[in-house]
Parts: sequence; C-alpha cells; structure tokens
Amino acid sequence: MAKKNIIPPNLKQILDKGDKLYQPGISVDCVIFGFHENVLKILLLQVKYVNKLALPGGFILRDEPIEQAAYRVLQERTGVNNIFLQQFNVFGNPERSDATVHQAAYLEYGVKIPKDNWLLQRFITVGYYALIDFTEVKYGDVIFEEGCEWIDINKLENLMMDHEAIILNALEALRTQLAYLPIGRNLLPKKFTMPELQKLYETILAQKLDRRNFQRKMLGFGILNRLNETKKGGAHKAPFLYTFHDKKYQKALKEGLYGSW
Amino acid sequence: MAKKNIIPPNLKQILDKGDKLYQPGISVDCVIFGFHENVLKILLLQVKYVNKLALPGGFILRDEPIEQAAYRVLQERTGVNNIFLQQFNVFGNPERSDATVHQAAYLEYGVKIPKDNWLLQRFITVGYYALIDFTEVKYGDVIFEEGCEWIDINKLENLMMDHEAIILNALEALRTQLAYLPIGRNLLPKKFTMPELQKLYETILAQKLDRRNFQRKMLGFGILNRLNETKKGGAHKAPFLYTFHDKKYQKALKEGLYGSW
DNA sequence: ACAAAAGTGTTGTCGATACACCCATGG
DNA sequence: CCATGGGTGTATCGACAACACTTTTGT
Repeated sequence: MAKKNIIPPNLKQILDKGDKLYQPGISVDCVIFGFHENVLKILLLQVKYVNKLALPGGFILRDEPIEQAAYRVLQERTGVNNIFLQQFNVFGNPERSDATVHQAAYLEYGVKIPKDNWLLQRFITVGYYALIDFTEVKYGDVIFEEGCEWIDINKLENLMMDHEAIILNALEALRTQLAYLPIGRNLLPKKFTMPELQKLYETILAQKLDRRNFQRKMLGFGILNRLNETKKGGAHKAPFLYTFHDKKYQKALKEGLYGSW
Repeated sequence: MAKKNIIPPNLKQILDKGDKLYQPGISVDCVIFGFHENVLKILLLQVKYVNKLALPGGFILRDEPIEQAAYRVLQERTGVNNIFLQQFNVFGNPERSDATVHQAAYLEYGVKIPKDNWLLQRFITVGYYALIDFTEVKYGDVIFEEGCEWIDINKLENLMMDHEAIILNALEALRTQLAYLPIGRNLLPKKFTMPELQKLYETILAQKLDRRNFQRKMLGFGILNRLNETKKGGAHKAPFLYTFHDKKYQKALKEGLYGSW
C-alpha cells in the first residue's frame, strides 16, 4: 500500500465524463446464477478496496436501453452469449447508496472524488437476474475488482451495500418463474440427464422432489428430447441423456409451460 | 391563445431547480385502477397542450424512496389513503422520452426550455399500479393538466408517449397477481355482495366465471365475513353483504392466497 | 305465480402425490 | 448377487369445472 498505482484511463473517464456518457443516478445490477456440482452459485466480484463482494453491475449509456446495459455487463464479465435475462425489481431507497465504496476505490489510486461528482450521488439500480451455463464462462474484464468468483448461494456473506437483499429477491423471483417457465436451457450443458435436471429444480426450490413424478411432469411439458445415449461412467444404471427441444422450449418461454388461452 | 398566461411558480421551479430537487432522468408513473358500474377504469390526466391523455406521474425527490414518490403522486391526485401500490416494471427505452411534450407545456406560458435543461433529457420511468376505491377519490391538484378523468380500460385512445403500453403491461401484472393475491379490498366499498366481487374479477380477467364455483372458491380463502344483512333494493333475491376480514386479508397479501410452505 | 337472481349440493375429470415394481450396472 | 439408482405403472386424493335443484324477492 505504500506505493500508489496509476489510475487506469477508464476509471479516470468514468470520474470526469461519466455524467456525460451515462444516465446519472441509475445503474443495473445482475444476479448471475450458475449451477455446478449440484450447487446453485452466483457470480460475484471481489472488491478489494473495501474487501467485500459485489454484484456485477454497471451504468447505462446515454442512448442505451436498460436491458442492453445489463446484457453488456454480462458479456463483459462472462463472455457468454446464450443468456436468459430477466428484470425483476428496482431498488431505490436513498440509504442504499454508499459513497464510501467509490471513494475507497479511487483512493487506491490516490484520487479523491470531488464532493459534487456524479458518482457520489444517490443511485437507483435496476435488478436483473441471469441464468447461464457455468461451463461456458470465461472470466472477462476486471475494472474495480480483483476478480470474479462463484459463490454458493447458501454461503453468502460480506456483501456490499444491499446486494444480499437483491440476491434473495432475485431468488424469490426465480422460484416464482420456475412454476410457469422452463428453466435449465441456460443452466445446464447441452446434454443432461433427468436426475441432473431434477437436482437443479431441487436446488432452486430448496426442496426434495419425487423422482418419478418429476420425470413424468417434465416429459409432459413436451420440451425434452430423449437421446439414444446414456450417461456412462457413474455407478449403477446409466440414465438417458436429454436435450431441450429448442423450438418448443422457446415457445414455452413465451407462452408459459401451461400454454395460453 | 392570443394572451399568454403567467407561468406558475411551481412550474418555474421545476424548470430552474428541478435537477437539484429531484433525481434527474427518473420518474414514476402510476396506473390507477378503479372499478365503477361494472367497468374497470383508469385515472388519466388531460394534457391540454398536446391534447392527449397521460398517466399521473412525477419526479423523485433527492432523498425520497421511489415507492414513496409514487405514493405522493397518488395522494396529490386522488386524496385517497387506503391504497394498494405495486411496482411492476421499469420502462427505459431511450426512444420513450419525448421532449416535445414538455416544450409544448412551457410554451403555453411563453417559456422555451433551454436545450440543456434536465427536463429534456432521457427519462426512465418506474411503473406502479394502484387499486383504489372509486368512490373515495377527490380530485386533487392540477399541475400541467386540465384535470383528471376516469377512462374505461377498453376505450383507451390518444395517449401520450408509451403510456398505453405501460397500462397494458400493468393490466397483465394485475391479472397475474389476481391468481395468488387477494384483490378487492381497495377496489370495492367496505360492504359488497358476492356478485359485485365476481364482476370485478370477471372484468379484470375479461372472462366469464361460474357463479357457484366462484363463490365456493372465494369463501374457501377464508378472507370474507358474511354479514347478517342483505343488499336490498335490486330486483329479485337480495344477496348477502360481505366485508373483508382485515387480519386474514393482510396475511393473504403477504403469504399469498394458497399460503406459504 | 312467475321470472330472475341468489344460495346450496352433486358429479366427473384431471393433475399431483404416494408408492410398488422391474431393470441395469458396478463392486 | 446385491446394493444402488434409474425407468415404468397404478391407486388415491383434492381442486376445479359443469350442471341440477332449491330459495328468495319484485312485479
């Protein structure tokens, strides 16, 4: 800490021209869900200056739709293209903004943010949650942070500002959607087994499901293809592999699993 | 039109100090549902300068929670206290902002808004919908507008900017909520009959329901009190009057009509 | 008394749950 | 050959829809 680093140009630009480039006072935050080894995880950033974890978020360009800003954030962080993205809430309590976070980050470069700078004002954030295939993630650019980490949803701690509340809110929204929208296309690899899909559901719902009824219900939705392959390797009987039926999956995403009337 | 009016002080203030008083670039818009004579209606404002209808909306004070801003707008417009208020979406496409609306309003007072004024920038709006008792509304302050009007939801026309899309989106959200949350406490008078409640549901869903099944289902939720009175006056058999069981109603609002697990 | 609207009851269907049984595989 | 996990089938229950019947009220 004795020697201060030189401030990177992008950080300097955010400070000086941010209010020209971006919509002031508004940000997006993404709750990125991934599924790995039967655990639901969330992609978080290590913010070293305050030694806390944060949701990947960003600002909204002056001429950019909000959803696209969220998409841009996801791209920057994960490099993944095939993403399910859903707006779920807006968080706008005045107390949620915490100027000390930005201050700490810039102080690392010996820069003190002027008191009237746009970064220090109140921020309202639009929450999106995303489902992505854990295996496709390539860690992307690092800005303020040390790096990305997948954190077990049951082991959240030491989060910045109101980010834990945002995550829990996102999980609630995800659970609700589970009831009427197909899930899994973006959380599982192309080929998967029925037990794997079931584990995903059980993890999200934090609830055991009956193996046989689950299978019947899923097949009943008509969005799965059973392949003529089985997943070898594990002990015991080899389960069939499945893929999602792309067209029907997309249709179910639009109309809901129980169809529209 | 020959003679220009003098600009009211509050309008002048919004123009000059608005960016100090309010969060810039963010607004709230309220879709206010009311129910009267078996028709679902929405409270809209006549904006005379552009001769269009608009949702009641407003800005967010610098230190004000968003929901409270929405609540303030409702109070100002309707004077009603007992309001069900729900955030349902954020509308943030850059194209949705339309500077000509504000320009027209101020031009009425011979004021041309400076090009760099905060009012002319892009605005993102947070959509709330509200359910209120039609009979309790007292029309409130008028700012830019000629006045408020209840418009039949099936006869929407000539709306400002993207307000019609916002209304339809709100209606969708309302329909979804209908499935798992109690409705009616804020849309009906204290005492009401089962047929009245049913009409409300039918109107929102745009769908006929079976009288007998509806009654059984509603009573099953256990949120109604049957009074020892009947609604006299109409022809034919007098229906019972009901009230909502306040405690149970509140509980159902939190936990959903089917309970939590 | 009769039409119209409200209250109450019965039945059938379908989906969700619970559980029994058989099959395949690795140790 | 048996423990474990995967695949298939069946019984039961409850919610909901459809519909029959009775009761009340105004004209």
